[in-house]
Amino acid sequence: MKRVSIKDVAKEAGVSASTVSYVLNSTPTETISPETKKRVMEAVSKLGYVPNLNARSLSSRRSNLIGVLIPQTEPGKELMFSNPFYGELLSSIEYTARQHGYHLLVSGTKEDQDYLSIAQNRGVDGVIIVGTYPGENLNALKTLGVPIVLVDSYVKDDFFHTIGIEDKEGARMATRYLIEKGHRSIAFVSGSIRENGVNIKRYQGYCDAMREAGLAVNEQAVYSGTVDYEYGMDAAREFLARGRKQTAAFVTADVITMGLIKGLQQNHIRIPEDVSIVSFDDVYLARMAHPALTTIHQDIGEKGRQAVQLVLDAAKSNEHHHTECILPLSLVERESVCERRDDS
Amino acid sequence: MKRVSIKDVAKEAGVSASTVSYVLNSTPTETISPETKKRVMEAVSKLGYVPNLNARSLSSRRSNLIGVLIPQTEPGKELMFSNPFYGELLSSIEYTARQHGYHLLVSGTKEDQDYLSIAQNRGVDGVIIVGTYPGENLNALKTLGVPIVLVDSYVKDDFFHTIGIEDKEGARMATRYLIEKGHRSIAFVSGSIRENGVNIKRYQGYCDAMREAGLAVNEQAVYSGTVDYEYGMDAAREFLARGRKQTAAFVTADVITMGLIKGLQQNHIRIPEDVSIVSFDDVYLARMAHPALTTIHQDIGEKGRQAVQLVLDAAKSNEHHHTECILPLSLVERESVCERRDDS
DNA sequence: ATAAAGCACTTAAACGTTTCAGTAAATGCA
DNA sequence: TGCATTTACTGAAACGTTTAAGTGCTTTAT
Repeated sequence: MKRVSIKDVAKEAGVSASTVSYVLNSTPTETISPETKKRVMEAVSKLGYVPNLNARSLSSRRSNLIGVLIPQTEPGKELMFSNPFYGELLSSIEYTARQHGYHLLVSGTKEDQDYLSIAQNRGVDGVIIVGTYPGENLNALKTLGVPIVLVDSYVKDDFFHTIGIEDKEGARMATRYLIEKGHRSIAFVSGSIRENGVNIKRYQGYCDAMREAGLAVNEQAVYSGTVDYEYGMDAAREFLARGRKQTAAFVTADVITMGLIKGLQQNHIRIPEDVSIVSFDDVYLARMAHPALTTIHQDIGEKGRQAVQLVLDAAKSNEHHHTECILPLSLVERESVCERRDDS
Repeated sequence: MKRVSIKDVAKEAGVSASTVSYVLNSTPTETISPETKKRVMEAVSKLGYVPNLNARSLSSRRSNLIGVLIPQTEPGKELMFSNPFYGELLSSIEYTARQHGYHLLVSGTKEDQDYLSIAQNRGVDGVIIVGTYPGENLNALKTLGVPIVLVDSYVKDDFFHTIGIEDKEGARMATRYLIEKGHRSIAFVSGSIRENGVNIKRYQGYCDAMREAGLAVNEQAVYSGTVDYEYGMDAAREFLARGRKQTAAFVTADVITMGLIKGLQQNHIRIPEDVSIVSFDDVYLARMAHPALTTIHQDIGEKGRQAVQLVLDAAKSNEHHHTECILPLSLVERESVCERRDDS
């Protein structure tokens, strides 16, 4: 049951442990003869040797590990996989990392301990932080000495690399689309509008589009809560309570939209005939909705790929040049929007 | 930028490194005076010391790391987060592991390399494997010397711990419910029926219920494909192609059901009036569907919690007693089933 | 009074790698 | 031919911990 170590391989191949190491890592500065290389490789496969990555990390101070911090529903609670967006993103991150020979350490964002224990302790080579992150902790992260990529965050700090989308423009696009369909009174429904978060930008885009069309932004048309199905239901109730004033809504997340639609339908409000909706994200859910969601499409897979790429590039080149990556958006038309009818 | 190590703490507190280690790990066999303990703790917080977990793992041969293997859509492809079930399960596993001070190493199931690189290399303390796993590789896993928990797998091997649900009984319950509602011709729609997988059991449960009611199991009523939305749509097409023979269906996964419903509705088949459906899993999606799904509810959170508990318990006690945990199911009635009408 | 036991530590080896510095032999160049 | 360089390795320190085995000192038991 004893683990086979590099020394066992060395003995088997009749060379020193360092030679084995050089062969396995194909260190460019070191020259090894083809025959030795072959003997070592044979010994490796004969003994079924697999290097101990902990020892490697300890010695070489790189771990081939990327820390991924995912938002939680609440501090100390579960990860936010109730929003499929995060699952899809993680899937892409994992896939890309795996292709580069990296493993993923996954944890929640919202705990003081976590960034500490995950990044500092394990010696990750880089960190990908999804969504907003408590401000004070961000500064602590700087001392880690590893590259950090912020996904969907508007923190202005050249220390971090960022990857995001054109949130403001996307929201503007969505709202303008509704306006073009003849809607004049348009609700804005979003998750919590927090500092450096995407929803501020999306709200700005919404306001811009309204203003450009000469329409007033009514405070009563703005709904904000948590990013989940339940809040969508709540928003529907609130919509009723506030007197059902709008004929359309721009919602900043597909999950919320799902709840909103359900809540409205339960009250015999038809989508899109009575209320048209443009959503945001285009998670795979969007297609399943009834009606299927007209929504701002973002390439979640690409986001994950770029995030990994950014973190790995930064880990390689040790000079610190801040990079910023913004992915484009598009509107996909499905079934949740129709022309405003004159009698509404 | 130099990392502060245990030696720095030792120097600061005026003790040896081992004393610091004993204090930090509060090793039960070792006695440390309260004053020393205090001095050490002060030095730790003064210097901001955080132990290097790689070094710890190397020395103590435990890593506080759990490997989690999630199915992929295809070998070499992304993780199966298109089925929200896995996201919800991972969320629960991560949360529980975190509470126990463990981190998660997440990777895909379907690659030869992966179990190797993830488990063997990093020295994880245990592995949680979700879903079925290629048989040959399972045997390789045994040599790792760490506990392995199989989630939702019917591999008969006392080496592994298992956690699952009453798949057969759940399927029987679902089918019987449809029979009680007056349906005589009931389709069975599932993901791929593979060896040791859950779908075999669910198929058996379906057959049992039919037989008990004196109904024949018609081969033409059985649909099997992949576990995703797209297959649901395909199944709807196939249902039409086969002549629309059944008035009800038992579907073994909510995601498939979502696609099936969509596909049927596109062909103006009403749910539940024309076709009643009982689904399986009760992911949060189920509530969002239109109509909301009547489905076999399983406690995904509990499944994750138990999986972690099992793996940690096994890691602690080194005697190897195989444990098996089966969680109960229940049927939750929502909107996708109605009494069979006489004219159908 | 003396051996045994307990207390509060310290020493040093070990975990499995990487990598710098070194070495002996082979080759290149004048 | 002689010296410098290259080639192909090896030795040993280092990475930061844990932990078995020891070391004095103090207390308890006989």
